[in-house]
Amino acid sequence: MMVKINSKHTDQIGAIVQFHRKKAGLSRNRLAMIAGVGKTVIYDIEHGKETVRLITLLKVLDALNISVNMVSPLMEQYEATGNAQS
Amino acid sequence: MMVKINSKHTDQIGAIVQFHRKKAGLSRNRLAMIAGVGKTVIYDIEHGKETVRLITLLKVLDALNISVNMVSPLMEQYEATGNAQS
DNA sequence: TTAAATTTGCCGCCAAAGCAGCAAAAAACA
DNA sequence: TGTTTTTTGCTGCTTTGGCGGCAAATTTAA
Repeated sequence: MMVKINSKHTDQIGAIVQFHRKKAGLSRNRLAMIAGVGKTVIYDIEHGKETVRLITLLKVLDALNISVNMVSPLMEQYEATGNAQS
Repeated sequence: MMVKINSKHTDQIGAIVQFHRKKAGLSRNRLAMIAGVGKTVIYDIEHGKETVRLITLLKVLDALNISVNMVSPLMEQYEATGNAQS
């Protein structure tokens, strides 16, 4: 199961983060500490802030065990060019 | 085919963007205009800048027809809570 | 109930993201 | 070849994201 994100549909990110945080039984402070970011950013993300930094969001998603995938029709061709990835 | 991104593996984003841009026959200026961002940011992304804003990266990925998916074991449960998505 | 502890919400300051602009490099055309 | 056009690389400036800190709200425990 997965949720698609694009520049016109970022609104779900906040709800997804909050859902996962609650399920993990974490407060924003705790999650912020685990992710290594400030607590304000958790609040901001959950309130739909689109201007968070990529690395900041990824740290939070990592802490919540949410993975991010990039998909495209040309991606197979891209990988054939010899760009390693786990 | 897809590429996983997390806070410790952001290095591929730059290469992916450049590959797709070149395949589309676009210069950085053109891509920047299409995506509605500054050209400097395209340069930055292709050089592995992790601190770009989420919305900025998503605009660029949109312009290149690259989709971003969020996946987790709890995502099915999340979607069952009634959060619409296309 | 009241008190203590935790969590949430938000404000002001500082560091830095993103922009325009320009020079160097590369590509296209003569 | 030289000339024009396009693209790239980078810098300085302006705007703003993210931080700590604190008050309000909520939760937990007496």
